[in-house]
Amino acid sequence: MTFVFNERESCSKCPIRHRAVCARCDTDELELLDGMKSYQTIAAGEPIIWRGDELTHFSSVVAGIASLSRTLEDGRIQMVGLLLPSDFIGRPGRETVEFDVTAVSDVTLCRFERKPFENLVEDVPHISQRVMEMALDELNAAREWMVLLGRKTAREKIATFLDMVIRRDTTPLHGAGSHSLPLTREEIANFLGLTLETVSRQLSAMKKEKILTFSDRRNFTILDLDALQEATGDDTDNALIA
Amino acid sequence: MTFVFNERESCSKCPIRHRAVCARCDTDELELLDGMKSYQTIAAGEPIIWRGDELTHFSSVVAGIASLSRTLEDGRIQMVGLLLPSDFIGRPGRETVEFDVTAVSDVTLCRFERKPFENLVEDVPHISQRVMEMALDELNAAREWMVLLGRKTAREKIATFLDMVIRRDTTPLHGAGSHSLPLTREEIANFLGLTLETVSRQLSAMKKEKILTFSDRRNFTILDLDALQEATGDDTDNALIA
DNA sequence: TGACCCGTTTGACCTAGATCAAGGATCACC
DNA sequence: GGTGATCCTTGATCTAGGTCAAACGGGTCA
Repeated sequence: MTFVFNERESCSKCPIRHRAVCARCDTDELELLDGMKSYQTIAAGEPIIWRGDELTHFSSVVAGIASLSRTLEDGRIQMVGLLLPSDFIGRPGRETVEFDVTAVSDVTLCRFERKPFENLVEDVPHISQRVMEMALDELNAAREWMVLLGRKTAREKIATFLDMVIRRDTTPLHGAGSHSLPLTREEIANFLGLTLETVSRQLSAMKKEKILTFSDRRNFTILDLDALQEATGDDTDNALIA
Repeated sequence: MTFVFNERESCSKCPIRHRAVCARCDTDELELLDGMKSYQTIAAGEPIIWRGDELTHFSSVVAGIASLSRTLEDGRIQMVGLLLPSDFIGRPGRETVEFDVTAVSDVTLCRFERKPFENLVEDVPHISQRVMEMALDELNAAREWMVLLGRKTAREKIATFLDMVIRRDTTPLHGAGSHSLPLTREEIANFLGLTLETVSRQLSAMKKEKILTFSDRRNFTILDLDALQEATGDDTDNALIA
């Protein structure tokens, strides 16, 4: 892929062209977006926006991974979503942000200024239709996660998380069922509503049970996919986060 | 209010006209919906749709309360949302339902057949824009709830729940801070990711602390709103489920 | 009026996962 | 190739909330 994140690059060649907020747009509509966009890069670990900040731009994640999270008054953190390439940041119609957005890895955003983009939402049905679709998908994912947070055991949470990681992992270079965790143990804990110790212990237990192996902290291979899916606690038909 | 739920009644007089999926529609567009709608009533406790069922109709809750929930293989239940008047059921673009929908009280639905309504979503921007808005609002609410489920203590969960109930309770007859719980202890437990015993104990504790009193199982009055909000665990600015 | 049923409360006990604490491993940078 | 810094693992202990069990209204129905 030779796309460079430069305003002169055409949207039509963008890697997320067919999945992002612009997915339904035809050539003319795409040209409008093309003229509005700008790119921004954020280094791993850096904040992108804080809860309560004024939303100056809407953006799509083009590359990298970001997290959405909330911190309670005493410092407890709950992650409420992972933003992968093509995911959208910002709620048309609101001026501030409701959750902290942080770059988990180096992140590249494709940004649009708020007012002009809100005008597009009003004027270009393909945009509002796409935002609608994406919001409804996210809503389903959020509700699946509510079930996990409210009712699953630590082991079920970990199994569900790993199952989600391997379902989403489309990187084809990983041969033969090898995958890479996008998060540290602490981040996984904040995503699953656990402590990092519990995450570590559950992973060790699954290692001992030969459900998976780690080649290093981040990279693992599933040895027994059936056992993993059995351990998720989900009702037979496991239609998980798409 | 003398609106009777009969197909001959005009949408323009509907009690949820300005909040539901039709909120942005102008007179002409409303007429389209008017010709498509039908009403359905479900008795308290009855299922409305099960997870996996084919979605034959989209609907709006016109009166009553319904719940969205999921059951794990061994029977654990997690509620993932409450559907109040004007809330929408169904995901345009999908053929099956992802969660169980159950009538908590007697419920009246305003229904539209799937295909015709999906055509409207394509052709009438005011519809997709409104569904987008509603989905984004729900998404925020779901994420707030994820924080509660993942990180709050039993006491904080109960306080947050009560705070939500009194914020949403617009019934004006309840004079002087008196409110009514829409759910049984068990339903509250399934909503908060707790057991019914813990819900009962926490309510008793707050009663003992003079934060609230119950006139009967369902009806309570908040005596110390500051203490209640203090107990939610939320960061100062508590922008909760709208 | 009494028997029953449902939702609820309260008590006694137990356990999954948190907390506290002490090392290991791996990486980056000099 | 040594020295922090970061991330991770593992052990010992503690506790919030779950589980099990009994009993308490308050409603309904005969």
